[in-house]
Amino acid sequence: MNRPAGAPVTIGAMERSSTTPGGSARREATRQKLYEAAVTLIAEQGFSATTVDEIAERAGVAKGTVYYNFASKSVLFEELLRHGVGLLTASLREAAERTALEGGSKVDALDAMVRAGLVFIDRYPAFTQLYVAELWRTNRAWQSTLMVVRQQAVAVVEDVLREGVAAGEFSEEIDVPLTAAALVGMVLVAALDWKSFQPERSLDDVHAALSRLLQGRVSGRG
Amino acid sequence: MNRPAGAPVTIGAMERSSTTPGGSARREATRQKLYEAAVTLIAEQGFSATTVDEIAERAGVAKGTVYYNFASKSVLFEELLRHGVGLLTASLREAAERTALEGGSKVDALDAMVRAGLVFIDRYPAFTQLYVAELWRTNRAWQSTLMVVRQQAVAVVEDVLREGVAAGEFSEEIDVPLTAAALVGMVLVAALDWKSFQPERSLDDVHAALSRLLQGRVSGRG
DNA sequence: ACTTTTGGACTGACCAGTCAGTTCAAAAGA
DNA sequence: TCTTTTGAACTGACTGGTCAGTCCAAAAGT
Repeated sequence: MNRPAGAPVTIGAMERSSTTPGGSARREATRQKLYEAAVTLIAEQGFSATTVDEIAERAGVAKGTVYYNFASKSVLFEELLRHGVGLLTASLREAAERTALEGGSKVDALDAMVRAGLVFIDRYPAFTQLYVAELWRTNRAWQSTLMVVRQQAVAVVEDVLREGVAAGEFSEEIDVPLTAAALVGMVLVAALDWKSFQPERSLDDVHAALSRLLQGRVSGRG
Repeated sequence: MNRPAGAPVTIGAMERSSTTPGGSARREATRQKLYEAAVTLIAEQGFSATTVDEIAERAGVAKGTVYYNFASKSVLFEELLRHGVGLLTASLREAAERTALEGGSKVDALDAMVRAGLVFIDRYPAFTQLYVAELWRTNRAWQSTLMVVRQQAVAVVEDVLREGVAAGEFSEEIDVPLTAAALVGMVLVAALDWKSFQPERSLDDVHAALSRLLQGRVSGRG
């Protein structure tokens, strides 16, 4: 059975993955189903504990199809990573640019990126979880893929920080890479906790709390 | 070494680590070796990808010994988690109390806890990595252990925040649980990035950068 | 016509957990 | 003092099961 027309696809929507130049529409749809199945299972159980048979079954596809579309289990996973982080960076960059066009400050840009990050995690919690679980591992096959992909995402934040320093909006003494990592961590962990332990809260609510922290409006009475 | 003659196997559970009521010194040493071997391997490869044979080999012990000391691979892992987080929470609490005794403000207490967190991660990077990788997973055997252990750690931060609000030092509008999670995330991710990508930097250096962020000294020149 | 998917049997490696047997230092006995 | 016994701790070969990856002829889709 095919997916109903127009039904949204999990990590999908990004056309023409760089890894697959000449895929037919049908093939692309199968890949999407496999991504969708794999992302949840791996987020729940981890890569090694997830079997190819499970992925195929959840995707409603034969095992042979998995190997027709991906060279191996690891390759499937790597392409999933690239795909997901591509979406995230695009979204972050877009948020920063939009703020710039509207004449906002760099703090506004950071705030917009915090929100973009929350929106992403809200939409793809399983992907985020899986990404965090793998990011700092060593000795794994997809190590280099992860490094590249991490740098892409963090670089967007670093760029905004550097621009803020250049424009005199941020102190020249801030440590750009480390501050960027800390900001990403702040959003990542707060959002994962939100999704895991207080999923009923609204995005606006969470965003407001993080904004306050970001803008140093923590000290002093209300 | 066998138990000394007549040494009482006290029923009162105040003695020894909670996980090992009546461990001999030899046994305790073996367990320690197994923890050390397991923590690195699992941090590098993940739980499922790490075999019991590997753990035994790295610990310099026969496979049977693993099962003599722990009921299963999962149980070994759970006790490892409890052990590690116990160390962390003790350290965080100690930092907060020390600051309080010295008459520091609540921001000082947070700052001291940030440093304690960094010291911990500096000393046990593998444990931290493994912890982060497992924390938000669902459907796993040690799920409940993780929840308990997470709450212990975050609660220390939450307590300081609440005290700060009560004392009028922090705004009454801050969202305590979420802000605590965000602060933990800030330190966690910054520290893991430090260890993974710039391990040559000093702890003081990293701490200074995070302090600046914590105290909102990011905006403005110099 | 050509591409993609199916289904499911098969292989070979790998691995968690078991268990009969070994080790050895301290306790008991002589 | 010397010998024997005890049993906790440890060993490692073995078992039963699992899983990634292969193969391929037939069917379905475009």
